[in-house]
Amino acid sequence: MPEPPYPELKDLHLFADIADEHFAALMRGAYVQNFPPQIELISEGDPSDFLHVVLSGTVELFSAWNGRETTMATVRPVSTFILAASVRDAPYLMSARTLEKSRIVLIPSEDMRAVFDVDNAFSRAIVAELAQCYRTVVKVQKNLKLRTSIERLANYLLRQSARVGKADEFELSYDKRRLARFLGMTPENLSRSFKTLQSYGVLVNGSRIAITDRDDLERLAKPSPLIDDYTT
Amino acid sequence: MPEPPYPELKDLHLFADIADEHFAALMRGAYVQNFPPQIELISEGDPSDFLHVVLSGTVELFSAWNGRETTMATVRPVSTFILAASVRDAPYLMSARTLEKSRIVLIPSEDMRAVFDVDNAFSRAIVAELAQCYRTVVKVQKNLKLRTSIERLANYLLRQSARVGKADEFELSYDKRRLARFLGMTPENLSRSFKTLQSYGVLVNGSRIAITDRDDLERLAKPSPLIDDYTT
DNA sequence: CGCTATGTTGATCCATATCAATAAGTGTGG
DNA sequence: CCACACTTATTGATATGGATCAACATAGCG
Repeated sequence: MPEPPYPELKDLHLFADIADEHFAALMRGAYVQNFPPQIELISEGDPSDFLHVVLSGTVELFSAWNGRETTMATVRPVSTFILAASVRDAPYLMSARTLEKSRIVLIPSEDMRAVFDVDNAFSRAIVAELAQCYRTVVKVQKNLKLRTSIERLANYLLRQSARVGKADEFELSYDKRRLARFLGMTPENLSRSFKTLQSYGVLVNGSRIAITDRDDLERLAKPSPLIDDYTT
Repeated sequence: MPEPPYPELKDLHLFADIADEHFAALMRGAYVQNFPPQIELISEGDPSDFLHVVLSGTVELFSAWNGRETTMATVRPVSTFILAASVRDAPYLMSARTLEKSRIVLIPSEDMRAVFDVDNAFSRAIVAELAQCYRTVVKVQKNLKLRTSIERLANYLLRQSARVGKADEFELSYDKRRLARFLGMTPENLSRSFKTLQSYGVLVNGSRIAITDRDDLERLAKPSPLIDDYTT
């Protein structure tokens, strides 16, 4: 296990200002692993032994209860997940599975907490990251409680469009089945919602989306920075 | 404005280990205020000028969009709210109003961030607090996406019972109208849900709840520590 | 005491889930 | 390269959870 320092990790603001020696200490216990698609990396309820960082690929965070399952979030490179469980040394609240072939760094939570105790730049970075995560979940919750499924879909499309530079045409970044669960609806309903949106300036062709009348779509979606802007 | 150090604040783990001088610095700019019920303390979208701490009373966090409104959380003494917005210097995502006569400490966010930069015990405490908040919202989201409204109510009753020492009889801690919105349903529906729960060992008399058959209620509610335990 | 809030109940409507059938890909092995 | 299985997407029919609307009851409260 000869471990290079994974230069990608330094791209994360989480590790940007950490002291070199502390970063090295973290890397000593860390290892990288390649996973095929559809591998369950962690299960909710398990002890949080590792902080995970996605270097490439996609990871889905999901939860189940009483036979039902729902998608909570999707993690794309380069970002961490289950940071909160790691810092609190508490069980994972969500399960994680790879959606595609993925490269994941595993950093022992214990090491992370040790460095967090001595490196103040690191602990401040964790604060920033956690505050960001928190605000994102709050936005997701507002989205769920205040909007109908069609409104959620309309806003999702506008957000995706914004992610690719306000382009009017783009590909859905994952399959409709998962998109449906993420938006809190069934796949069947997502299909129908797409149809409904045709009258509001949205063209769908497989996973290719074209926004033909942005004003119309926005009139329906009524996007709000306090719900749809995941950057602040 | 002669400011005593509000000894209650030291009860908060957030301020437990902070250096005395830094705590004093925070208190210099802070002030306490008494509010009558139904006062809107902050509005979503406003800049986060103050970190708020509830000393007594109750505060409701709520959000609105497109004419709809929903309760996001209820804050009881002694706890902070809108910490995430304060540390990120970002707009509030939720509005807050007093539900009863309340005593609130207001700490300038700027001061808070300044102390947070120099006091590592404080920044670590913020990490713990934010991680806790994050995990709570995730649980709320799982509750919303994975359960029907009756299941949410059943679990809410079990949680309330647990809060008062597993007692089989207790008072609802706020009015049914708000409880309904908090659980993501309408007041009318809450009424009917209570009726449904009568067949599962729940007696309702005004705001007084009696659990007459806990096993039966738990069979319906299927409580899970990964959703219903707000302490971990 | 009325007045106004809040809570309950009933009737109806609507959004969304479920069930079922079909279609369209997608990948595998012969 | 095609046949086959298998998954994913769509469409229709129906069921149901929950919302809405309306009427009424009840309870605080000045």
